[in-house]
Amino acid sequence: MTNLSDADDFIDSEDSFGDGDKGSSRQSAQETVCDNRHNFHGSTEGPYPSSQPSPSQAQSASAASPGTMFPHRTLHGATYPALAITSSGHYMAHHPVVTQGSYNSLLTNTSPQGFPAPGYFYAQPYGHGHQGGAFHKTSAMQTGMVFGKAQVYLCNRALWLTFHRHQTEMIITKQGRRMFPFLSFNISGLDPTANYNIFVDVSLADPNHWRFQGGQWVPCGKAESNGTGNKAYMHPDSPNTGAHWMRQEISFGKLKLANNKGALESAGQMVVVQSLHRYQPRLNVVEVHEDGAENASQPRQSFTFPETQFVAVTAYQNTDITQLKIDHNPFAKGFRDNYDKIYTGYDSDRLTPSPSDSTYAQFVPGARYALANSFLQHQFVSTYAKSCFRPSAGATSGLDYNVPLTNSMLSPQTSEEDTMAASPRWFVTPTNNRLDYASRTNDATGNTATLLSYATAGKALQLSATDSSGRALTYYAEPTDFAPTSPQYCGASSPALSCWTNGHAIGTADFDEVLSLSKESLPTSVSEDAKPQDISESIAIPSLFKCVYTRYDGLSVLLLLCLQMREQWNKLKMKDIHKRTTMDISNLNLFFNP
DNA sequence: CGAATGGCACTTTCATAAAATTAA
DNA sequence: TTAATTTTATGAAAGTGCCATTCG
Repeated sequence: MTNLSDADDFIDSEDSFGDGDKGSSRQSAQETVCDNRHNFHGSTEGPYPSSQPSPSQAQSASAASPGTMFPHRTLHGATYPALAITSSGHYMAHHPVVTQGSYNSLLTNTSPQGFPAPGYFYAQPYGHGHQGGAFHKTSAMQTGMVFGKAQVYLCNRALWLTFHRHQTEMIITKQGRRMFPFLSFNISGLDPTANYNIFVDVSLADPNHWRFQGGQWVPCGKAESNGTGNKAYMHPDSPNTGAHWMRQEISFGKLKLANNKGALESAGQMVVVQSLHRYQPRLNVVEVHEDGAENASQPRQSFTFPETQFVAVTAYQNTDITQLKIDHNPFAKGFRDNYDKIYTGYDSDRLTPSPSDSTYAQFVPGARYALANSFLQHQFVSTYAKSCFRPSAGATSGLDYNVPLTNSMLSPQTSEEDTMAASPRWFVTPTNNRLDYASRTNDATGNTATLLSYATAGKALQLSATDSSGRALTYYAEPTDFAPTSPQYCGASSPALSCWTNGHAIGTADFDEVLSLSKESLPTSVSEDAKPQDISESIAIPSLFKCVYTRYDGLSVLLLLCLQMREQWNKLKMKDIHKRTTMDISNLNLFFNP
């Protein structure tokens, strides 16, 4: 019988990946495991101060017994890994360390150079110090820009943690079954112009075969070490530029897990695993040449999030996991016994504040407008958004909006257990979520416009302004994905910003085109009565704006919003804009020429 | 006996066509 | 009125967990 301590020893093996090719001439790759740092800048204090028992400790004391596989027991006896919390409210894996291998070898798992086999991913101790991974020297350096090691954020970490508390299980079938939760990441720090392949591979997290017995997962013999079939899933967008990868969430929602019988014909879409074995997914970033060949001069970067570990099963073993799946997976909605209730209010008896939580984080492209409000308010508002929205002293209406941010997932000083306990507070009444902000700005020519306020209406950016003659103007802007009149187009492949006022559409802007513009190609101001063609001519890209109406001066707002968005593009990914439906326009100037 | 499988009812996703809206 | 565009409607395909049955 192997207990966790044994597993710890096993995983401590220096040969982290069982790679027999260590001495090869390949450039080193970089392996990252989330550490205890809780912010981007490398603070060493995690969310579990030493003076407080971590969730894992608490759970271990109360529930875990030798030989059990309770997820909060960490390897090395450390507290649960506190992942870096960044200003965007995500959790980040970083500081790569060396590993090796190639994607091709992963596909077949037969090459002696394939780096997951026969080792185990869980090689890096939690909270290990900064490894000072190789600083990438890319072509961008030649232009004076420097792109270091990538930083990866697990977008739906809260949901993963919820499952992880009960030891995540993933169903596997012959045809392949999607993961839920699925892996979804944001990445930064790539060279926007370089090409990358991004893929996930899965490897045994420990050397055990497991069995669910007496309400617990217990080791039951040794793992079958030599599973056949794919162990990696290449993201379908691969290869693509760093700009592409950094622009939006990288989701692996279509990754399927299959058992090793009959799944081979679907190679490429399936990851083959074995039932009752525990696995650890890992994200890999590989720079490639334009022809798709791996750039051997650049190190591979790998990122491991321990909370994404799962046990492969052919049928759910733990009823808690089953309930979580039903609560959070929209496809399982039919099995919810109190469907109406959970869609109209929070049910504190449930395991999670379903459904307006991470469920929809999992389905951002298809999130329905009707659910967008509550979904947006508590799940995706980040510290960035907070920094952008500074409620005035009297703007108490914004407090509800902020409470869940400061008391749950976004607080670096808050323990994971506190996060769970605070979940009910994620629910925010869709009405008092207005944040007011006053600002007076001046443009270069001395024209003055006053931003009376902007607010989130739960779905759209509301911009109220007066022009220099005191006329009140109110505009709304939102990503097309959340256009209320066309929910079925949620998840459109071509994101756009829609802008309207008084119920009238003003126009839309294609973000890809906005991004392709140079700052110099855009006018610094537009006339109040500018016509679309005026704008188009001035920016020389006629298709930039598809204006529905021409008689509204809101076109200028749209243009300026796009200008602002382009400026902030590297900070705010499109998905983030979707999630938050807010953005920092505090320095947005409105120019109306009377 | 425990694990694996396949059918079932229910749900979401996606593609397409039809209908509605708007500008010229 | 016409053409272009947007919105709405529809159905097929695919993704869920449940459960009875089969397999080893």
